[in-house]
Amino acid sequence: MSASKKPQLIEKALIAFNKGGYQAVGMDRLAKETQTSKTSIYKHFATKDDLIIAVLDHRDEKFRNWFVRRLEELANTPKDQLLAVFDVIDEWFKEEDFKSCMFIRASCEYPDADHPVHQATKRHKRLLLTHVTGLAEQAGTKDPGALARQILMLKEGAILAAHIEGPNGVAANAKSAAKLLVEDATA
Amino acid sequence: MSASKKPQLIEKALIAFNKGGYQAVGMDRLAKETQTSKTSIYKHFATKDDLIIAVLDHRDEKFRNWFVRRLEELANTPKDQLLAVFDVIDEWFKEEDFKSCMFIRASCEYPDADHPVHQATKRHKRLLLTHVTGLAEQAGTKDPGALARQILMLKEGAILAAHIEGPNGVAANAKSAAKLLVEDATA
DNA sequence: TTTGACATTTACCGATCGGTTAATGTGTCA
DNA sequence: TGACACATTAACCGATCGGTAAATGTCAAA
Repeated sequence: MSASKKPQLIEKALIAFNKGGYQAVGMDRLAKETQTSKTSIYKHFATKDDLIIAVLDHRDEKFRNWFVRRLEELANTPKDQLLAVFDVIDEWFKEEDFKSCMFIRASCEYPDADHPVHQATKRHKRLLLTHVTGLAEQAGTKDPGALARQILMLKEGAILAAHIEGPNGVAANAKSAAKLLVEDATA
Repeated sequence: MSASKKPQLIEKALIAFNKGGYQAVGMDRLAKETQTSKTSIYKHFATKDDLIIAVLDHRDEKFRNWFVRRLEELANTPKDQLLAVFDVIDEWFKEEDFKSCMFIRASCEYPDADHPVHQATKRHKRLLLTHVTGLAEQAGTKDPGALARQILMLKEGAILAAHIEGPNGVAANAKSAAKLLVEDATA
């Protein structure tokens, strides 16, 4: 495999892990589904964990790019973007292959805080928090850090609810909660 | 193993799964940590999944009993109990072996909705929702079902945050959000 | 003391785990 | 055409997976 095919490998591995889970998908199955020999995979990644981390870092970039762009497409002001968070995740929940958040699932499969896979989740969540905190600051809210964390708690609770009970009404209900929080913080 | 030791087996298996994860802990390791031979384990449970489900159902009972009792110890009115949710989970977050919620982790390791382990999570979350909805009704809130779901979304978002970033300030921040929701719903 | 029922241990099953080694293309420059 | 570098394949490694069969221990009734 040429180096130029590495991104395609990551992309296919992402789909496989999202469908089957990190531990449940073994390297043999991964080789099959990515149409790449195990030897070629191990040319690019020293261990399975390294591949998982590459997949997560790729997912982080792709997801945040999409997420922020959709926020900006749906809302003009920072305040409205804080609420648009829940319209954007509603789109996500209704995707065919939605199976919760790949980072949440990673932190559940690798629960020890010092595990490198767990830390990839930490990075992603911190970057999201930074962005939302920025929005809360621009919106002129009382305590931007606290508000951002509250909104992200609603977002992640909504992800779990949508995964376990199905997406119907989940995002809308979280949004109406967020509306109260944002209103109070801008009063 | 006599039938009377089955509860002890479940209890020890719970500890092992909580520490190591459902897939990562194999039956051999489980036999070692529970001081029970594999054959004896399979006398009581046909498959590993059956054991996991028994562990989760046991955890469901134990957790909800503790949770509801602590709510009642900390608050007298239904309205205050809705907020005490976050004081109780704060106690939980600070336990030494806190590693997120065993049901969330189960639904992440077995993400397919029709998997029997995933359904055990569904049962638990529904029973919790029933209780909290009851509190919201007794508190005379506008839309008890919606409020209960919002509070549980905050609770589960807080669980993830406490797991990934550590417990400091998480529950308190979620509580101040819940306070606004409850106030609005009782206005 | 022998027998029968049951609990427990040991050894084992084929499959798969993450990862490696050795052989086999395949294309490039001389 | 020959030789070298490199990409790719297939076969293989010991360990472990979930689960089972056969051997061993234990104890009570006859």
